[in-house]
Amino acid sequence: MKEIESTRLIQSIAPDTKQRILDTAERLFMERGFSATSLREITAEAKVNLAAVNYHFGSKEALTEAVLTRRLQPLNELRVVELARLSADAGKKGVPIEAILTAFISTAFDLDDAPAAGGGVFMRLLGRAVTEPSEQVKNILQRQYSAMAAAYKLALMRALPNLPEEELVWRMQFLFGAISYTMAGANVMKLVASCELADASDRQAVTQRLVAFLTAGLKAPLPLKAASAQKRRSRK
Amino acid sequence: MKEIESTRLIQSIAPDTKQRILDTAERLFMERGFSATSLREITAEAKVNLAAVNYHFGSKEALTEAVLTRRLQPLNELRVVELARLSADAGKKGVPIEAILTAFISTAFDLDDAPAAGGGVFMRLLGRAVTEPSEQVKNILQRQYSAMAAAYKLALMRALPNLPEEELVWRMQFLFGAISYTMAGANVMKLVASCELADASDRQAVTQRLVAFLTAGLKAPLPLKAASAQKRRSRK
DNA sequence: GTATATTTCAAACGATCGTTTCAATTGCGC
DNA sequence: GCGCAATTGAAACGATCGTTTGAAATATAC
Repeated sequence: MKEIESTRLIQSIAPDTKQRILDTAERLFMERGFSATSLREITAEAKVNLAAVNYHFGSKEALTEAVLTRRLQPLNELRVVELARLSADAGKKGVPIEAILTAFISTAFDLDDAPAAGGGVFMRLLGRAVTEPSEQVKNILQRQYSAMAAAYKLALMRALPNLPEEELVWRMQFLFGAISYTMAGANVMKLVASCELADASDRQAVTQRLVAFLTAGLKAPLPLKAASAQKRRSRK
Repeated sequence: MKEIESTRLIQSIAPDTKQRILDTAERLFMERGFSATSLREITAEAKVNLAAVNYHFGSKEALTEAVLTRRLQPLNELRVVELARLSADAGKKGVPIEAILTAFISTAFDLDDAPAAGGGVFMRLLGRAVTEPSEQVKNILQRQYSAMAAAYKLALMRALPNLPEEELVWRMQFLFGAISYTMAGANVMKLVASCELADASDRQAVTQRLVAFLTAGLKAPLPLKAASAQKRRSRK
């Protein structure tokens, strides 16, 4: 066991085994899901020996965690930093909703644009991972999202002082859903005739569309609570 | 091969093999995902012989399709019928956005409330299936969603005459994401301190919250297109 | 250059996968 | 009741799974 950082200098010639495994696993996990991807497929495509996964990572579970945290941890840390920077700039006025959402979304797209990030693979993987049933994946995501979500919740509470906390949490749930689903590229609308979402690669345009939609949703008037007292309508 | 409908009359005593397989597979697919659930687990929990799956359905793939279409096809047909009914009632004025969204969402919750539907299992399965990487699952969902999505797109176009079609399609994408994510019960917010979304079982309240959020999103002013001409900002 | 530690490799492990086989059992028409 | 089709049952099929092993190859330290 070691961790030679000097190899980074010559990685352009032949990326080391560990990185090739991570990159290939990331792509295959995205294409086929975690449990449907075998270590034999990963090692074959990465052109490394089958045993290399267990040697470098210990198990398939540990590889899964490494793939997820490698990019998610820096991403969420950057998100918190960006939000803190916005807060400092805004001073006492608080950060506008649009700026908060733009920071959250564009950090993800920026990471995805980085050439070292495999070109748009990770965000699609992440969008799918959020609905993964596996307990292991859920635990990883909870650990990775916790602090970041709390920071954004606080910022949104300041930007929406009249919105009850419970309602805000629900709306953040909807917000995460819309963003995750979009990042996953799960285009339910893709097949609806006459529209192709052809400009899905224009991240700035997608970000603007998302921000406009979600800002309006966050600012929406409260739903009527009148029916909440009576027992919910039983369908007939 | 046959299809004896009379067995339905005595199913309360011992539901037949096919139904037990479907119900158990639905639940296990929801809990663990499609590829992570084995036929041995399904048949063991359903208390039927291992070979029964291949006898009644032909293959695991066919079982997967049967589980998905059994409830999704009636659901989406009902969604279209409800929308048509709303359209007829509304006459030339067109159906309000809130009514369109409520029809879409509450039909799903109603199906989920039906005791025969396994008590809230299917919608969680469906919410996860929409991000499933498997080509087979994607094809099934596309087939099942196509007509319904087109009908709702048409209704929303009438309700939002000033919204460009391309923008509407994007917003429907966000809308599907928020709803699917919520139905999947993937509570990213669950762990954020001091809030538990404790009333997640109150479907009417959730529906109202979703409708309020999504209606505002659909009505949002158009994002500025000014930046669309220049090349998108490269991060630094 | 030799010794030591790290990494790669081919091969095999036991377990489990979806599927098939074929005999035993059941249910229904006559 | 008998005869036949539908269904269930136990067992096994070959394939593939994640993991382990121990030797060969490579890199590092002295």
